[in-house]
Amino acid sequence: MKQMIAISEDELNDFLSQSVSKTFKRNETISQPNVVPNEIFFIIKGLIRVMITDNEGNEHTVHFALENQFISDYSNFMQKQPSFYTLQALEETQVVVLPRSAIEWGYKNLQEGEKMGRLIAEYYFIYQDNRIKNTFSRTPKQRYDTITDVFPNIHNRAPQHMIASYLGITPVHLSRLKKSSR
Amino acid sequence: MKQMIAISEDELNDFLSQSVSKTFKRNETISQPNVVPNEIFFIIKGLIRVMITDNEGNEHTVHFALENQFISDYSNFMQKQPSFYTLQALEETQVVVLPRSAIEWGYKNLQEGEKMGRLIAEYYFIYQDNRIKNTFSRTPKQRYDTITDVFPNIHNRAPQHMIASYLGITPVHLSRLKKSSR
DNA sequence: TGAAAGTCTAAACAAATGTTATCGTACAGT
DNA sequence: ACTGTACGATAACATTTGTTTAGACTTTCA
Repeated sequence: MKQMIAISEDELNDFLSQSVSKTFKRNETISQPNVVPNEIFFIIKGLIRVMITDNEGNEHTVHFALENQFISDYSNFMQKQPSFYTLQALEETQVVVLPRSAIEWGYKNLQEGEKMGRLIAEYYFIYQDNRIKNTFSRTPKQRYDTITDVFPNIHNRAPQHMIASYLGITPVHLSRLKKSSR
Repeated sequence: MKQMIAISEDELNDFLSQSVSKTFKRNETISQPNVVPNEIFFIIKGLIRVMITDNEGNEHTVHFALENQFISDYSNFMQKQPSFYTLQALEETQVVVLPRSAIEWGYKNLQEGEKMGRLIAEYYFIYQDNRIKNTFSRTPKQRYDTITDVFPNIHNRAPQHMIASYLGITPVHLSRLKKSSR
């Protein structure tokens, strides 16, 4: 937060006193679909994946979130609509839980609260924009080759079938791509 | 703006006095790649497409923007980086041009300027999030069938090959999909 | 108003990607 | 340490999607 906005120690303490720390076990579900998300998480340590389950029951990995990142179904958090996403810890993961009440308190009461909200939304917009640029102007192979730019060390932390899902291809096909580039 | 934030007539006038109206002809280029975008456009009338040209020279349509919408390479506008995108008017299009100076003036001087910035960023984030949800959990056919939810009447306003490009498929394949659903 | 350019469909073929099944290995939980 | 489960590679085959080309039709604009 100090990197984003000018904030006094008092403000920071008031804000953080409304949050709570929480630890999830490996493979534990953090947030369920069909429920209005009322929290934003900040990852202290660990790895979270965001996925969507389609009508046929297939899981699609939409995002990985690493240390020092905010994560939530931000879209439906803002819209106060039931989530489509599942958030799942891929490792033992420690987070700071920011409830909606704290966020809204921040917008109102922090000197630069609205600015922080704007910067966070802008940050995620840029991420999403890059995602779309990549998806539509590059091949799966090219996307695979640069995934560590966005998620360093992901190959050692997430199973390959989830990476394939993130890239929008099947695990079998990813295995082929890897082979052909050797 | 009045729909987003509380703003007085004086504030609104001060803000809008820093903008200018402009009209582009059909097929005219509005914004070039490799240039830092320093404007946000608000569409009064017309239709704009946003596209990216890849290394092989292929054009990929990433977005259509309709009346009453803001449009720009918002990502690179914020980052003050040279754009990857081309903005092109598909019809004779009238816009309000908001230069960077006006936007930044708004953040600083409008009572709820930062809030407006947050809401705009959030709005686009939600749009992008839906785009990603759609892309990764639905087939091209399913995406085609619902494109008018996002871009009403687009079939009468944009050529089919641009719609195909937006969907991430070739025009030939789109033609096939249409045939098979008859 | 006529030529040129753009647009959509269609067919045949090619390439990319998905599906299913099998196997060996690694790993997690008891 | 044992055992069931998850994981990744691979092969054979199926399906989807892309490529190229051609033709008919429409739109643009000089």
